[in-house]
Amino acid sequence: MRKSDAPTLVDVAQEADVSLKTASRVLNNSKNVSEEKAQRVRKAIARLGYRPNELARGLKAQRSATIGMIVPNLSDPFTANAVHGLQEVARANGYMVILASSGGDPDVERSEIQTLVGRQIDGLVIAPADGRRDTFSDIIPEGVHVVTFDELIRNVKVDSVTVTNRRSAQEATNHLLGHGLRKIVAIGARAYLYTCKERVAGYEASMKAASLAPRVCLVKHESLLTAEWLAEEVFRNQKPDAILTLNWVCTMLTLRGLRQLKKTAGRDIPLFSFDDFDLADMLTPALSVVHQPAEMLGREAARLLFERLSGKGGSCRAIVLPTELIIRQSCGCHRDRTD
Amino acid sequence: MRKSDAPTLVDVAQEADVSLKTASRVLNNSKNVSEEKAQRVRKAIARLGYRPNELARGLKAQRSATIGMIVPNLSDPFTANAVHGLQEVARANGYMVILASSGGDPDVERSEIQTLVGRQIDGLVIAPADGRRDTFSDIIPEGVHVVTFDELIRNVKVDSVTVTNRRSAQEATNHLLGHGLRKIVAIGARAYLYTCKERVAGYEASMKAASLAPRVCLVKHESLLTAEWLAEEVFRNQKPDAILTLNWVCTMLTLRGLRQLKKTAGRDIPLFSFDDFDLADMLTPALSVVHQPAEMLGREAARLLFERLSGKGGSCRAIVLPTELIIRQSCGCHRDRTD
DNA sequence: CTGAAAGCGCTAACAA
DNA sequence: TTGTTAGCGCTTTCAG
Repeated sequence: MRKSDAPTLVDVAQEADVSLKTASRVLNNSKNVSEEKAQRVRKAIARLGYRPNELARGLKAQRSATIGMIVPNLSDPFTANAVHGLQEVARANGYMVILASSGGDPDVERSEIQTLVGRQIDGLVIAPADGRRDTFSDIIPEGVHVVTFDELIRNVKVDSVTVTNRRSAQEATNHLLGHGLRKIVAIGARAYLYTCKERVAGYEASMKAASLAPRVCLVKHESLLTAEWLAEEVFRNQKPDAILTLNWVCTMLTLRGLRQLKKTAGRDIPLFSFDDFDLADMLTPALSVVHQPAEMLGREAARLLFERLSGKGGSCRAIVLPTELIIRQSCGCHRDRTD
Repeated sequence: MRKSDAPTLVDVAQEADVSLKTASRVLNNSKNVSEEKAQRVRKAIARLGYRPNELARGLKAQRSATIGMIVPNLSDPFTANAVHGLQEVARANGYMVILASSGGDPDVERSEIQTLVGRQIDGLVIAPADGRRDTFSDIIPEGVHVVTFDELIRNVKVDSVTVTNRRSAQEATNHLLGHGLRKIVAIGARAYLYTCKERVAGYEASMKAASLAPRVCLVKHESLLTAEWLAEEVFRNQKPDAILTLNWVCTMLTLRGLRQLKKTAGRDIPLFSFDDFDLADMLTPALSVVHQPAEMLGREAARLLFERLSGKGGSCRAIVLPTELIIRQSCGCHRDRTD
């Protein structure tokens, strides 16, 4: 079928009346080919509409010119943008990217990695589903470089790209504190995630520095973050002065939940949120957020990977990108300004 | 490097003390292998941590168990969700998906397709950058099945998955008309896109049915949709009563532009928008939108593709999925309800 | 039931 | 500068 119509390099060589190797040389623009034969080959290639079979090439060269990326959830705009950035750089380097989602499940993640490895990917960018321990290094062959993305894995030495989670959380909390807010509650999910832990740590540091008792309300899984949960866990006993949400999904759900409770985020209770998103500035009041450079994160991850792929050695590198506090109104400020 | 540590099927066969072919048989659970040898092979596989090389397998079998997807812009939530849906189905079928973005540029699109084809993809799902004419069939080998996604291509017979663009636009317009709004203007971009044309057609049909003059304001490219453009093109001469935005990006930009002009969408001027997105319901007033089943679109595209891949013939099919009018407040309604 | 041998399309030693 | 000859890791006739 495909076979029938796809010319191979042998066909090209025949058509150009040269040897297979000469054709191959032209294809890879190696030196040592007379211009005349090169011409003939190029013409033959054009005439036949020949396209090299990358599978065959990869089989021989032990590489696929493909990298894998595993993310927990592609629907999260943060992730989508990061993928976009990664892909751009990959394309510029002549690589393609195979995308896989783990849904935040380490088992799925593991199985996806195995599939990817079977596809002979040359590198892997992964946002680990669980950073508490190494759940996959054992199935990654030597020679396949790994970059972790957005998360770190305990006790594992691989290149990584993250943001200043702790400091951002601290700054956001400080900002809230600066408004005279005292009973600030942090809302997040999946306590075991690196990002969650770091952000909680930053929040707690800030609270403690102000001699205040931190209050951290975490759900095991995002699906548990409902209006009922908010009413029960956050509002029941001690009414908070302000809320800090620790990631995009939690922000969404908190916003929705609050509305069900007839409260408006930012008006009835000040709110600062992790992760910026389109139209966060169009809400009323406009949401104050920690903006993460998602696309840049993706690009940096790719950059690290391609440096390794091009043979660069050295100890592993941890890139930490700065976030940006975008102060709008939901924190209690009344004019737009950017810190 | 990788080579050194990766056991091959030959190693497995040796370890199990059977022939290569027997090992291969076990790997593909073919019949005709004595249970005893099968056991030996399976043990050897486990012991060695053997993983089949899909590249080699694909080379032989003329397939890669990989499909390609080309989208204009991954950052669009509609697209991200569709990719997610596609990927899920692909995974369930043992396929992986290579993602590429065209940025809406047919040349980039073409070059990405060529790369994908070189990678021996078994199928391609594509949201064409330009549906006015066929810009790529010539480079797709027979045997690689194509499904177009969100768009149709003039005069090309391939499977497709789209939504009821025309009818949705018509219904949205009718709804606005039902509020007594008369001077409704449609705002969109890239007149040549199938989705744009269809939506415009639906809008116009609705206006004409009401004996009203349609007014369509289109920008060549989204980047041109600024507050200045709105002031000049939409508001200068004839003040519209209401706005219908024709896709997600245009909705974003119109919302922002309006604010710059000190107008609030839905309050100062009723607005109905194409494409739902997270928090559209949290805006004030909440946005009335045409909701597209993005993830389902992705899933259906995958389904069509896999039907073809599993040998199903027949003439090409055009799946058209219904959208849902989600009536919130920006259209002029004052209570949430869903049509 | 099993195995030897011939490739899939390409690249790379090694000669000529 | 060229071409011949082996494979990469796997599947698959086709004999045993």
